[in-house]
Amino acid sequence: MARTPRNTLSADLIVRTALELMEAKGTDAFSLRGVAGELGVGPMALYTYFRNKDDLYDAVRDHLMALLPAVPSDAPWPDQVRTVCRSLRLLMLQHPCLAQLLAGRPLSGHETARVAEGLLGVLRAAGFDAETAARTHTTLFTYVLGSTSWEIQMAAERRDPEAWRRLRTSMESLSARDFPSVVELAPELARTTGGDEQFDYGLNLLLAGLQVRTPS
Amino acid sequence: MARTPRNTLSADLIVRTALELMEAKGTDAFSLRGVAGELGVGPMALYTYFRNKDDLYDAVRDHLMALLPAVPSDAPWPDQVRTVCRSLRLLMLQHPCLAQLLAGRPLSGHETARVAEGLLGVLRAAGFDAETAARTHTTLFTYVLGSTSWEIQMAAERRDPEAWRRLRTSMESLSARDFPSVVELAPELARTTGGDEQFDYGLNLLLAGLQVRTPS
DNA sequence: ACACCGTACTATACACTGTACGTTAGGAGC
DNA sequence: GCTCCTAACGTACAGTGTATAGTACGGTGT
Repeated sequence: MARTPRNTLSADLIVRTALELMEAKGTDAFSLRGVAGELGVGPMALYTYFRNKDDLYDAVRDHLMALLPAVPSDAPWPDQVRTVCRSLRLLMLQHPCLAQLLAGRPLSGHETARVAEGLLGVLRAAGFDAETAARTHTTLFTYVLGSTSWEIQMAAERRDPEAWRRLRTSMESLSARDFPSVVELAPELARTTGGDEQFDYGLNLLLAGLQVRTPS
Repeated sequence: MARTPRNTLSADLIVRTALELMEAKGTDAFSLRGVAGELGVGPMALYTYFRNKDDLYDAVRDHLMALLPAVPSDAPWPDQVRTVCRSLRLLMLQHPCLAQLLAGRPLSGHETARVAEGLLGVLRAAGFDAETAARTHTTLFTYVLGSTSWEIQMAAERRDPEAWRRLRTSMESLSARDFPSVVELAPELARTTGGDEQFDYGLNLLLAGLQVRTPS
């Protein structure tokens, strides 16, 4: 029987091809059978390296997290925070599947911890007490996650002409009497959704609020 | 042939039983065949009322959005904003499936527009220009979405003893040398994740940053 | 009263999914 | 050369969403 030679697989190889498939065909179209086929291997071969699909998801997430650069050490802390948040957003934009990988699963894995360490270290060094540092970390993280996921979602919607058309007509069917602000600001909302400016706007709000309570 | 009498179904009835199933068995375990079975009807019967599964998702989302209370009109605008954000979070906590329904699909539907209208109206009335109002709306919305989704996700994780145990041991396996801040703040992070206080902390940061640039 | 037609629902089928189970063959160590 | 371990196999199952075609019922026009 034409059996593939042994030890051609490895956890890392599986993770890399899984990532390729997710980015090529979209996170939803990803399947274990797909990556197994790509590797010229039966679906069950993957279970030697991963306990189940979620386990593979976690591995891919950690693989992507490893790409995040380290925090620059020679800058005022607000700039450091900005850099961390921006690079996480950038990574999510470059790998849209990361949004779903981060949203649907808890955080675990060394690379994920490394990212948390960077941000927490900056906040502690800035002089925030334990509780404030923890709360700020969670706030910043969820802001980046939420706003970037939304941005990716909207961008995907815009690329699908059918969905985009339906969204437009749904918007235009709104009565200007019942929804004056939405109708008035619809162009503005469409124009400002996504993009560096929108992201930085919210990030700056958070940082401005944070600097008010800066420990001396 | 024992055929169910006609017109026993309706879009609204389907939406309500779909919602029931989502909340009873979890959003992931939800299936068209499940709700069809619950209604004593073949799976394809649903396609008379909804074009596909996503269409049904949208309808459920709008159904839930209708439960949001109106914005109180007699309060300073920061309090109004706080109220809107808090009630959206509360609704998401009461109906955990809403998080996934909001994250994965674009916004459309009258009830969803109503919510946007409330927040945008408050911001316009407070004197913000069009661009700032639009940007602020997006920022607040994505913050609420991101932080509450995260909260729900973590709460679900905590209820699954197996996943929770693995998360703990994964945390404890981190070297205090490589991840000093994470290790030090782990209890603080676990303690402060979720809850009204954490949500309000981030919301207050945003509002504080916003009030700095309040138009006199 | 009766034929008709649109529509609400059914039946069947297809191409998938993740994964449990039992089997087999390749390489390492004796 | 033999044994053992395990990586990869094949098969099977219980699901999924939905395309397609068929069927019976309710309301309408004559």
